[in-house]
Amino acid sequence: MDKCTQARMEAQAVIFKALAHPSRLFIVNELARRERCVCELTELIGADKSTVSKHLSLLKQAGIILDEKRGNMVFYALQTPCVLDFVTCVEKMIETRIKQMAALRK
Amino acid sequence: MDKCTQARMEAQAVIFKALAHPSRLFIVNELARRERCVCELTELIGADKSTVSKHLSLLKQAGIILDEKRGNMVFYALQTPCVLDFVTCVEKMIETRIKQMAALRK
DNA sequence: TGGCTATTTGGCATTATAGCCAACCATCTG
DNA sequence: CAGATGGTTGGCTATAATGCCAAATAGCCA
Repeated sequence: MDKCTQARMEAQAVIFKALAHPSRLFIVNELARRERCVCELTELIGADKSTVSKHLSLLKQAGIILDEKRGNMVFYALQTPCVLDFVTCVEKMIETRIKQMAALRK
Repeated sequence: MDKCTQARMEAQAVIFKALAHPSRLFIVNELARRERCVCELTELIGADKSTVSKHLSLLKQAGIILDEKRGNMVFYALQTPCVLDFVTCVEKMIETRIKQMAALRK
């Protein structure tokens, strides 16, 4: 693999890594509905707020979400709504796999 | 987050985790062109064959690729070509981000 | 200013991932 | 069957990711 390809693959991997966690996928799903502050997401996820904050920071760094401070709260929203397309695609993949597995058991 | 949602997020995360590695993304890209045996992929990636074999095994478990043994070689191919859709999408996201960063520097 | 709330950061322990080597298994060929 | 080739698996070490707590920061309001 040449250096250029390597760099491209690494850049892509950053996005996938950012999405490769249940809580972060949940955040993306929630933000798809509407923006949310950290406290709401923390409540929904049920983890420590520092943990949620770090998840958000990671998603932000990957360019998937953006933040906006209003008062003493920080609101997060989707930056690139096209991520939803592949969340949808992944859902389909999972369904297909479940069906395949069911078919194999017969 | 309720149990059902948690389970769905975890299932999705499996797919993203599988793609969250430069070599595995490279493999997906290569297999998008045509099927490949392990030896070819090993050659292209330039890692130990055991390493490549493990990457392939992970992608297979995630349902992204499938394998077929022919003679003493094993050929891998994409199982769910729709992954390409989001690889394309990710490419776009990266370009957008690069442009944004460039704009910010002005 | 002082206290309160919302969020981020640092630090640390736990766990998961990556990648190499060596050993093993399967298949082909002489 | 022996040897060669292609792949997988086990084991190990190094590195990265996760998640909690505690401490720090920022903005509100009295």
